[in-house]
Amino acid sequence: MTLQLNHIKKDKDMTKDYLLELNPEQKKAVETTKGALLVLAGAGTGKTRVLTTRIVHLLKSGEAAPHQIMAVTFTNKAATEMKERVSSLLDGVPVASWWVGTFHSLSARMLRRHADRIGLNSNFIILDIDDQQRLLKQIAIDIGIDVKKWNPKLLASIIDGWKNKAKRPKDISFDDVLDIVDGKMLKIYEIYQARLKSLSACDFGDLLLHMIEILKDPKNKDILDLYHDQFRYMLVDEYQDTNVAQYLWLRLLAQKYKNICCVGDDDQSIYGWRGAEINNILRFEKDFLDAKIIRLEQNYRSTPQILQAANTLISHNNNRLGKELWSAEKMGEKIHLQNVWDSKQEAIEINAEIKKLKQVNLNNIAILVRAGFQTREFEERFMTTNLPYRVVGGLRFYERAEIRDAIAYFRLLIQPADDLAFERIINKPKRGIGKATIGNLHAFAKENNLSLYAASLELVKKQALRPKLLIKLKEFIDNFESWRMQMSEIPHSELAENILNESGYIDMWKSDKSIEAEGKIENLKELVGAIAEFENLHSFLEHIALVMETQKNINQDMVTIMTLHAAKGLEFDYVFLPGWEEGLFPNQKAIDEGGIKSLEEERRLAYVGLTRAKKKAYIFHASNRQIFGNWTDCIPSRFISELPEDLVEAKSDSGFYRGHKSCNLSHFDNSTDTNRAYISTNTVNTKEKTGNFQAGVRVKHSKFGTGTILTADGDKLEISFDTAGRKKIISRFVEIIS
DNA sequence: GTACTCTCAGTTTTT
DNA sequence: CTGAGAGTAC
Repeated sequence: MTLQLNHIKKDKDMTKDYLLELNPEQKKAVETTKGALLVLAGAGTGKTRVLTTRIVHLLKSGEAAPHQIMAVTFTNKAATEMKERVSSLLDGVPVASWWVGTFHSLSARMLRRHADRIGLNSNFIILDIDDQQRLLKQIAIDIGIDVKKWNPKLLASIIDGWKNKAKRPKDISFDDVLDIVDGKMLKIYEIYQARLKSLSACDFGDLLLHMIEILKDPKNKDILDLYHDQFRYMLVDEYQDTNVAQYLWLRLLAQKYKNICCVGDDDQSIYGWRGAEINNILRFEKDFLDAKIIRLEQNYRSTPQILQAANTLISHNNNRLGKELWSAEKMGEKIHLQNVWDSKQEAIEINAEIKKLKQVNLNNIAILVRAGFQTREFEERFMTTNLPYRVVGGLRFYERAEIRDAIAYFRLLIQPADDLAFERIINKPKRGIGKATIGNLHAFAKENNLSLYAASLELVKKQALRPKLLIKLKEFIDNFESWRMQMSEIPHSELAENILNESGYIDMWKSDKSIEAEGKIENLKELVGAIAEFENLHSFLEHIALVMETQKNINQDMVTIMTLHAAKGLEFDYVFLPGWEEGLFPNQKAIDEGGIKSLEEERRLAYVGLTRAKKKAYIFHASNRQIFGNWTDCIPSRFISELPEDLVEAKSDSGFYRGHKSCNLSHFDNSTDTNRAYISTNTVNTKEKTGNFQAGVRVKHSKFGTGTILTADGDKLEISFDTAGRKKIISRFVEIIS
């Protein structure tokens, strides 16, 4: 194969990406090291591009053909980008057959080939969280578990946790199940796995676990040999976020040639809750004995200000391998820190700051939030001001109810044994088949060891139902039989359209007069359009199970709103970080569950957020936030006080925000027409308690009040608060002015 | 079996 | 505050 390096795009950035980020020695190591290589590299040092460099070298030198390289990325999007980048650097590489993808998508691809070795139908469906939880709920109810106390979500997370650790039911020890779910958790797990098998289904964890099981079994040595022989080089991105199951999977496949190159940054490990094992990095040297380790500490992304702020922040973590990033980039602006009244104002202020960045392409601006619900406020604001935006993650296209319903129709068509799909759509649109009938169907199916679909077929044939019901059920079955006939005859997108029309599903939404109905019909049209881009319904369903994202409006200039987790690996010129408040970020629930370990993970998340910014980072914290409809006071995040003060430019609405000091309004009395507010200093975020002092302030009796008070120490305090008709004590964040 | 009302729990983060 | 699930009346 002759592949030429001079096919590098002339694009300046691309050249930079490829050449500048490694010094010659490192570049040589990355390109030519045989055996295990671990690249420990900080944010913005070009980790992902290390992988690209290596792949390009392997292909260019002819050391490996495309299909002999496996590259594992963290997201499917990253996989697509990697393919695009490599093929733009090298002409004539057939991208389609590449083994580039996430652990799950790669493993699914293998499992389809070898499912028969563990008695699994190779057409297995991949369950989404929704299916998984519904199934678990059924099981829990069946064996008499109080689903209110042990909700399916919790059950699912326990099973996921086990699967992340590569524990199958037989690997669960007594200690693991002590005290959880009335001691019945293991039983649930066992039944769950059995049900999955009878449904010809896998959940996400199974995609890896089944493959591990196959590869480990000496009976299947031929398969292991096959892949050992095929994958001469393996590369893994975001290695710090691999869990035990992924690690075992990787080790099984890499153990022969040990040509494995992992790239990661312990400071960016943010998936501990999903079983990510930082120990995988430490273990690496033990498992691959002469592993070479490269450290990359020069950051090519951010200004020195951003980088130093991030360095200082992360230095508060005790548990880290330790490194200090440096940058040769030119000096930029300080971190912008701003306090706002509430989340509504936060959106208004951020909108205003974005408007100020007139000459900046909106694609270079991002808002990174800690939790999904924070996006709502921004969406509402941007909608009214006509600022184009996209929300990444959040309510995903394929997770919408109408899309899931439609997909259930397709699933049932392809896999009649898919009871979960059957149950989802049997009465959508309404066919007069309710709880009672479904209960009967279940009983009949169980008795005769049939799927719900097969049971219906049988009952219709025997005419063993009430006349009205019989007609409806027959119609349902007949529809499916006729669609199945059409499968080989008409294009699949046309078939999909027929299904939605003939089933009455589209009509159901057309006759719905709610505001959302129109949008749902639009979504369904979009779905049919998306199907057309796939070879067949099978590959479409595989895509949605694993990818879950549609990439629309990708060419339009828009501000990106997403979670910090979703921002991993990305970069933007201007990054807005709202909601830096105790409880939200660091997240209280995380700390409650995981203590100091989780707090450090939250801090890494903050580090990830800051280091996404190339030119400027903006941090916001609100004084008040509505949680479940209740107003709650918010104290600035401790992470704010962990930033170096000289690199932060603080701004408040009043323009008097000084340093990081804050006070709380501890009493508020509006029983008379002039209000009296009592202030106590509680400088939580500077850790220096200056003692309580109280002082009164007179403010106008209005919904929102501001005022200035003179404290006993001679400090002037400016306060603002809302009365909202409340007489009780409210405490509010106030700013110090000197 | 359906349509309506009422109660109550839920907001981390995702392949 | 919202959405799911239970409870109630037809």
